Amino acid sequence: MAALTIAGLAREGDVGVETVRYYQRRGLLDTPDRPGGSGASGGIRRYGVDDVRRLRFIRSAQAAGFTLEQIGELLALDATDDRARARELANERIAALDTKIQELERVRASLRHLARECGSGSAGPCPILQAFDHA
Amino acid sequence: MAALTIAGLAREGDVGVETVRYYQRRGLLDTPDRPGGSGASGGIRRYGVDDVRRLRFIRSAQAAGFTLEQIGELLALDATDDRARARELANERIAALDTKIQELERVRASLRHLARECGSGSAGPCPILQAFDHA
DNA sequence: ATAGGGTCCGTACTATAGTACGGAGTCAAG
DNA sequence: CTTGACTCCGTACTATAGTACGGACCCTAT
Repeated sequence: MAALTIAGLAREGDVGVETVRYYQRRGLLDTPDRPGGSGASGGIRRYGVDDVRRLRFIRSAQAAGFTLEQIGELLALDATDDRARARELANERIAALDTKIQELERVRASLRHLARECGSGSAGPCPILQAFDHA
Repeated sequence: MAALTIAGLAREGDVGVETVRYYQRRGLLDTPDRPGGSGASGGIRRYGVDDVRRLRFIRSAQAAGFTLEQIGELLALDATDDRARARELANERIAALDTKIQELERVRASLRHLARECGSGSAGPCPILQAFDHA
């Protein structure tokens, strides 16, 4: 299997190297030991499929609207069997998503209306300020 | 008509006084003159329906995913007749909203799946890390 | 006429999520 | 056995959107 460097891991997760390091600092990704066994400052850290999975999870959860703090909790939860808390977090987020999706749809409808109003038709300013008035 | 104080305006827009002041600093809301005609530091600024409309517009546009900078552009545009630019901004945002809504729906489906998996059924940890794997 | 609540203003601080930098160390290829 | 790309690490800086603070001022009700 892979044994990626940090740049490889970053590539797999479609983030920058500095972002990986940031997630490590936040405790969201772990920081594997540097090889070199005994001495002071060893070689280069290597990452595997688990790290890629974790990183991709972080990105997806972020897209779902979880904050990095909540994602930390989710990751911690994954190691335990606190199903109740996991469900709770999921359901909270689902409710928030329901609301958010509806809001975005309303707003999209308003923008479509605005774009039509501002269409190649008549002259003068389009009623931008009124765009959301009945939304 | 109203003639609100800053606190009244803030209430109408469902934001804090400090947020109104912040929008003024950013140039999104204007700062009416203090009455008191001639002298140094006059009385208290008053706000009307136009200010309320503007403030509500800002909040709605924010919900639509516009940044305050873009909202500034929209407000400036409202005074001009650059329909093309207005439509352009609206269409950009509609496209972004299409994408975003789809993403949120995908992610919501994954969370629903997760919540079901973590349901009162079996024991042990729920597969949180795999929640978004096929999403 | 005075007490207290709201306003005005500048400045500073916060949260969230990164992004950049510089110097030292490491490693593979020529 | 050196060059050049990449890693490691701490620290500092950025962007976005607020939020808080403190002193001076204003206004209204008692």
